[in-house]
Amino acid sequence: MEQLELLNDRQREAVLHWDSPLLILAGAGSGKTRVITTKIAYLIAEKGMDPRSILAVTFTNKAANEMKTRVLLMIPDAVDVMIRTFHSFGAWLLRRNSHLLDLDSNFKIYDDDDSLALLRQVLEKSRGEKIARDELRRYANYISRAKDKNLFPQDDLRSITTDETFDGYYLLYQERLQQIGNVDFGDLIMRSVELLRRVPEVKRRMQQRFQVVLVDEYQDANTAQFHMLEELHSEDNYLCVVGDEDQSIYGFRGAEVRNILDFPDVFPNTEVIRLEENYRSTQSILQVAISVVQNNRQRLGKKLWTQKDAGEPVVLAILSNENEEARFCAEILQDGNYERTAILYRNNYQSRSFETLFARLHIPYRLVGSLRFVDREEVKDALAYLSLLINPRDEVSFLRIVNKPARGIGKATLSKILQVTRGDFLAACREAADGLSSKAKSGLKSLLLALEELQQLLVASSLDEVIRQLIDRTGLYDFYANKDETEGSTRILNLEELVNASVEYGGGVDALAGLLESLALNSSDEDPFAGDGRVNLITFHNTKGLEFDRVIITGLEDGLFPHYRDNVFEEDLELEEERRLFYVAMTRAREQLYMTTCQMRRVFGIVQNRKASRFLSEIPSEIVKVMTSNSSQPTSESYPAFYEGCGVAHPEYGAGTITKKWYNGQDFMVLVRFSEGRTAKFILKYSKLERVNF
DNA sequence: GTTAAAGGATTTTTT
DNA sequence: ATCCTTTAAC
Repeated sequence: MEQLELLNDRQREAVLHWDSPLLILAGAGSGKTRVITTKIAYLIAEKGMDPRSILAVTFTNKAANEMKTRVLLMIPDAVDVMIRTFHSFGAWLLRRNSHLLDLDSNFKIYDDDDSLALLRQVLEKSRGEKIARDELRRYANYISRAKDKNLFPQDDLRSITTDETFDGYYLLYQERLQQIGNVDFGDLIMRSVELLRRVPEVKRRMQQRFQVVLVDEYQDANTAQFHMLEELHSEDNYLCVVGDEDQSIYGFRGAEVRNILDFPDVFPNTEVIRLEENYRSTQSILQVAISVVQNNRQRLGKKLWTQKDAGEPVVLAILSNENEEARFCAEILQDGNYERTAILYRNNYQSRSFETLFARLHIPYRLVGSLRFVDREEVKDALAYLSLLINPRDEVSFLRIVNKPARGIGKATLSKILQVTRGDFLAACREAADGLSSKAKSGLKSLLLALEELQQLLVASSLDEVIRQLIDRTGLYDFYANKDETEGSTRILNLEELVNASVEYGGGVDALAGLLESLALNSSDEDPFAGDGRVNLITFHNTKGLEFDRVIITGLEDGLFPHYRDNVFEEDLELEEERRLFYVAMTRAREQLYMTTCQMRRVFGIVQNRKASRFLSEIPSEIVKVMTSNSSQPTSESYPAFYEGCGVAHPEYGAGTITKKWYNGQDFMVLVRFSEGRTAKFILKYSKLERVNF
């Protein structure tokens, strides 16, 4: 197979390895995806394996899709290889065995919002009082962590929390979920493990079908996922995991670095192969990245190296505030190489200063994975109606839409309905309708009528037609169309987008279940691989598995990154995870790496003094080029550009002229007379003034 | 039961 | 600074 020729010795060894379990420790940029895809191709082409007998598991849909594409390029036959995320594999397994766990085969996957809503219902009913959101979120988080650890309500939950009321709440939640017949994210893994353990026949079938199990990004596997692999593995099949302990960044959601560290102990006769040659980054970038990550203690240790040249030096820019940070990025982007560049930040909200400036300067940008399509209010509304068509017991969906748009069904009416319900909420509505006020009654009737019509349409027509009718018949269209103009029209557009997305699914209940699953599991809709001329704005976490020619890591300030609350790390482990996150961010860069830190930043609307990130002190000063506001080329021009008599514009006050400029010993000040007549004084550095020519 | 005003909380990171 | 929830008024 000619692809083998393209590999280095280590990589080829990993591809050819067979018989015992294999752990590939693959450093950043060491060609890990190439190794996995080539291995799959090799197994099919050279070893004559049936594509159906190969299972490859990843963590993100992005990774799964890329893997699939690359395998297909090598081997067209590979369409039958099962390449999925852990969660999507779990959904597949549970759906075809749903009867064994008393689930509806068209179960809906509750996202975090839905779970929270259900938990609220359950807890408020149990305690008979309103529950504060904080408390609710804490319990929801406990439930997620318990499921990450494969712990059921009956298990010993002391490793999750010492709060003894939690056990009961978890049990109530889980029972309610079971009654409804739906699952949440955690269940996709935990209940799959349950299925494999409880029904030996299913386990045997899976072990026989999947002769090869490959796992990517194994450092991010949680305990439940580990158990899932354990159940899928047998003496007769082949298990191979790939990962990098230095890139484990999902501890907060249950990832266990120990999984990868302990792999050789858990699976006897494991062979370990290290991939240490980096093909992505320049010498300079790699050097900086290594200088930081080597301060971690939780490592197996690798010696990453590259044949590449030193390349451009890594740049650290010390800037005054977040607006200047955005300007610094804009300067770099002046060469127009937008799509080759990524701007990285720790927290989603940090994207705002970039968005504001880029919109003004007409720099096209792509915001990766922030406001997700399925999280939009109007989309969730439509999906709730759809979910109810499949499952009238879906409490969360029912409560969401019963009075949205408003139909005169308020608290009083709702409690009457809830009193007579025995699970099926639509039946309960019919039952309760007679004893209601005429307003509530007619509102309820119109809702039921619309749902009945849609149910008939669902079996008779294509999905896009159902959704089109749904938006109209339920009143969602009018509801959003009557909102203020710009907001209403984007919401309508999103609803239309949902119609478009459904076209390829055909019709019927199964198709609908398929659409809902795909929307639940493929939540990030932006494709970062699409080279469409936009600069990428993206969180550190979201860059996993991606690479860019040019990377700007922003907000390198203590508290922001490493991120912490109350100025303290509870454990060193958290700090180490942050450090790994830095390492991941840096190793995304192929040719040029910039880092920025601000001396001041607006947080909660208040300007704060900031300290540089402690990680920066781990980098030897001779391997970075430091720029400051005053000496750096990109920003030095900003101030001379503002002189007495020149025209300026302010986002709130409009156009004006500088009437006076002076230096107060610390900052440049300007006095501006606006065309509206008012006069205002600004500290130039912090003002939102822009130069304009009249 | 709906809408408007005021007050309070918010900022990790995601399948 | 902005978003969300609670409260007050229609």
